[in-house]
Amino acid sequence: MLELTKLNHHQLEAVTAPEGPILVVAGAGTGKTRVLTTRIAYLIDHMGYDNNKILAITFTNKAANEMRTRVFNMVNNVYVPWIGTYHATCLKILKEDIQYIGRKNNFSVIDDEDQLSILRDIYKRGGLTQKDMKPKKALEVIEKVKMNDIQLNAINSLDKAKELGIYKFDELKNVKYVNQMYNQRLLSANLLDFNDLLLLAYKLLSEHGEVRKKWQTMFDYILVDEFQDTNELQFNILNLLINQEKKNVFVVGDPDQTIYTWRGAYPNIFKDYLVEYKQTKTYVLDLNYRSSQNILKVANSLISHNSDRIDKVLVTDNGEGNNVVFYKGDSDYHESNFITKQIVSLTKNKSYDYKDIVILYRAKYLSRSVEQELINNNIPYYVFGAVRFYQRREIKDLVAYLKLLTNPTDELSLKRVLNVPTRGIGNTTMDNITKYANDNHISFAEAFYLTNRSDFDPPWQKPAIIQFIKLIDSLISLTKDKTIAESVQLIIKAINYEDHIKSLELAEERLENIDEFIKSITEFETKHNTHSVEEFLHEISLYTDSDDNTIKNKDAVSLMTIHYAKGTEAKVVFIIGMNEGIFPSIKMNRENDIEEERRIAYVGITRSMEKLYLTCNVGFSPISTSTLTVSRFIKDVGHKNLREEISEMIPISDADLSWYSSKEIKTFEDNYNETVIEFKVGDTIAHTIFGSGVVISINGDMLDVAFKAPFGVKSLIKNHKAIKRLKN
DNA sequence: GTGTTGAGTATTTTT
DNA sequence: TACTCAACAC
Repeated sequence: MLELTKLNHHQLEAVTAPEGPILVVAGAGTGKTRVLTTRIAYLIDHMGYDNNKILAITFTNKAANEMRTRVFNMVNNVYVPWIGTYHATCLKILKEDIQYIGRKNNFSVIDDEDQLSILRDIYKRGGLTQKDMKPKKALEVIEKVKMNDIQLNAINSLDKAKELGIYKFDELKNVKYVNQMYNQRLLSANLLDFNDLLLLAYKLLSEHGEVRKKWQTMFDYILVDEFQDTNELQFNILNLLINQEKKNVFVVGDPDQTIYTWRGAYPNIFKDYLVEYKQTKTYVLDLNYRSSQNILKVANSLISHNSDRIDKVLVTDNGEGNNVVFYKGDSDYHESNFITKQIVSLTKNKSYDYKDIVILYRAKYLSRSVEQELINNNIPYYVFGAVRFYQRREIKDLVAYLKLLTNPTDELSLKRVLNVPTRGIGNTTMDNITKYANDNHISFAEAFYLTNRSDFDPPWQKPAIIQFIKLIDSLISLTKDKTIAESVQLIIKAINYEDHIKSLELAEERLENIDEFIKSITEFETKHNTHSVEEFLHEISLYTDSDDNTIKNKDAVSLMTIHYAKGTEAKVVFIIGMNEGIFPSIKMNRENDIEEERRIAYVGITRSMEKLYLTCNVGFSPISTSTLTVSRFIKDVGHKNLREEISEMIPISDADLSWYSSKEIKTFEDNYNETVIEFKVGDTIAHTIFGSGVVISINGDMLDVAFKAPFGVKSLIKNHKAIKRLKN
């Protein structure tokens, strides 16, 4: 029997709401996920809904899996197949019906790395280099153009191009070319990027009434989590999937947690929803179960500085709890050192495990200085979203081989592996084939498989290619009746992949990853009871989280961006880099971006259950090459809500020093410091090349400094930028 | 054709 | 630091 007694009054009302459109506005930590999963269970158990006809949209694949497991455990092992992100849902729909819009359903989905390698290829063919425009920036423009349906070719003035971040006519011309080539390439190779999944699903459902009807009858009930981060296109797709007679839709969200406006989300979507579904019943959850009063005070105080919001204050029955700590260090080294010290003391008498601790930051690059300190102190940690599992080189190689076996004309995969491991098919050979393909108006893959023709020039390049084609042929027949896992093992053997890996850096880790990959394939095959490579490839094309199982059991500190942390909670939370220019980011361009930055901070703060640390440092920033200042968000929070910790004098070991020095000093603009630092004998200094040293004598503007072997004593100019005095 | 080296540069957020 | 790319040696 479904347990409803654990729910509070408001939660229960939402869970047992009648049919028809529902909106649940749920603040952070108010049991949003519990309400959503219990609602699904309730639909099946009490309202007689078919578990196969319920669609639940989540924001990440990770959240989807969690929800599925929770429902499975709640109502006697019932499996709900349609739980997934907008992208995953659209993918499944397109796989079934894409032929209605004139495309074949053997498409594959490409990730951002694939996109970039296509762009690099286009650059090469078009004679462009990254000096013309960084491929990454070009990709940004391409995505923006695609998502906003901008007619790039119609843009002829720099005034209009400005909105795309383009300020030169050359750039505009180049990006037009690259954009056209990119989309042409995707179409001819039958590839879809992430945006295509949404756009084509929308096209399919909006243009074909019979298909729309089919899916509307397919889903009796639709639920959406994290509704505040739904964008207009996704909302339109949702509306096309909702059966407009019954309007059985249940959305849950918190406008204060909208942190994806850069991807088209908009806080006003709640208003749009209420207009679209006028009979909507609204439920509000504001009793927070997660955090202590002190943490909520900080969160409420911060978010109250946003003007563009509906007033809402989180309350809790939890105790006052610990003070929220604010720490200001003299450098990023001090900041990281403070954090590791806290972690050491928090975990010393087992009051907390490493896995209770999360370190959050605004941007990925900020993790580095903390990582260094965690390593120095032997604290186990895991960085989420750093290099995603399926984007690892070794995994992508093997996946490319798999793809090639199912579809030998897959140009992207072919190009990726034709010289991995190296087999003498280098750039010159590839250029030859490309030229032949262009001259004869055939694809690269077609030209490649035509190598045995008599006019192939130069002939000495032939054997390597022919051997490779034979390899692929033999692998195709060899893997014919094998499972996917067996096929991958056969591939590894046939190409001697292990030897190749051993010649690379991080060989051990890569071999472990390969083991993990094979394990996950076996899991997939058992779970879905299939050996279809194509199904497997579709499954992993969207699965960007690194394998949860490998991390879950490890006792380690977690590091992640706040965006990534959405939907998670932890007993102890550190938010680092609370500096102007970092958080809020210097990259804000529109006026109300500051409100979004504040919401991001709000999301970070509300992840914490028991202890919260906000840290920053006022050293040099690699971005602004000037001294950092404290984030305005600290002022928003109010110093009365914080306990301030003072920067300590830290004895610096040699290991720390070499890292600290090389990192800090490079940021000076000139070779010499403007102000001459007054040294005295005995000061410890850091030098970019020589490492740590001690001042042994001073002669005018020169210093004699004793460095460790092999450098010995050196005479240096006092204000040279390579020198920095350290606290001692 | 392959592999190494040194110079130059970079940093929002993700499905 | 870490990554990319052009230039050069083999």
